[in-house]
Amino acid sequence: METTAWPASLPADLRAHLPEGLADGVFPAGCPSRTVLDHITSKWGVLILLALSEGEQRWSELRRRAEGISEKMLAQTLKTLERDGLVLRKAQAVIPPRVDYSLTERGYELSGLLVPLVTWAYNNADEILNGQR
Amino acid sequence: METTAWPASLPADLRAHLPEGLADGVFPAGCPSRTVLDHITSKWGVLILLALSEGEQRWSELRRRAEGISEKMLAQTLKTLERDGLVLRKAQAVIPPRVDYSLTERGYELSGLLVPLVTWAYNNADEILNGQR
DNA sequence: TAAGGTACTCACCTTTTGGTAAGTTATAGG
DNA sequence: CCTATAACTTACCAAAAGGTGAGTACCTTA
Repeated sequence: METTAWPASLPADLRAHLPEGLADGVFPAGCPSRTVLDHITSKWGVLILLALSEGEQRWSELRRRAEGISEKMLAQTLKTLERDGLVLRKAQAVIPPRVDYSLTERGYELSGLLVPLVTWAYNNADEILNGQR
Repeated sequence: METTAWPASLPADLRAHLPEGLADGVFPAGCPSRTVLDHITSKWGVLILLALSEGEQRWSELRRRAEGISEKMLAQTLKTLERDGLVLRKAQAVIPPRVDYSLTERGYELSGLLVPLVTWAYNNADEILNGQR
């Protein structure tokens, strides 16, 4: 019996490799990385991170870009990402208020990995969804 | 005022780039890529895709690897991924049943993007979660 | 005086997600 | 004949995620 499921046409060394702790493709149930992964792969998390990958933006700008997000969810998502040290919040004490959001260095690092994923989803979405009877 | 939020130390050409349709970092609300993204970034989707990135596996093996998953969720997640053409299901008509799951070529492509993301989450999880007062 | 702009929070309710436990199938082994 | 096995499905319930609409603060402009 085969021990691998890779398409024969793909050389084995094209396989991306998991780190030691995930050697057999498992996250232990209580693993902190599951929490982090949940934050960044949350419904709106990806979208906000992506929007911010284009540069610093204000609250209202983010709202517009993440089309369909509610104010509640925007606030919640930004708070989580800020706590995680991925997003930087700069508030100015002016009236009306002005708050600028941007990616931290860590957030930038992450968005570099998210962009290819999202691009892939964007490019493959139609084929994936149409190929279903 | 600054038009970019990138750390000054990072040259602009290191920025990953979004495709045309996402030029301003937005998914239109009804965009099919949002659906696809929801599937693959679902709580268990990433984990299953990741487990399968190590090769063909049986139902019970997957259950063990995605620690904490319920049978219901495993079935549901696999069904979605199969419908999306990311996972291949090979059932043998024997008793007791034997079913092998593997990644399709498309699924393999995707897992190549997921692995760096998950590796990053794994490596940064402790720092992220500890840096919170 | 009144309305508008910005960045929120809050309370309430609905929808979605996920877990639990039981049932199913057909055969092989004791 | 009873039990175990693998890969499920189903019904029911709890929890979490998410939406809605209102409220708030303070100043500016009409």
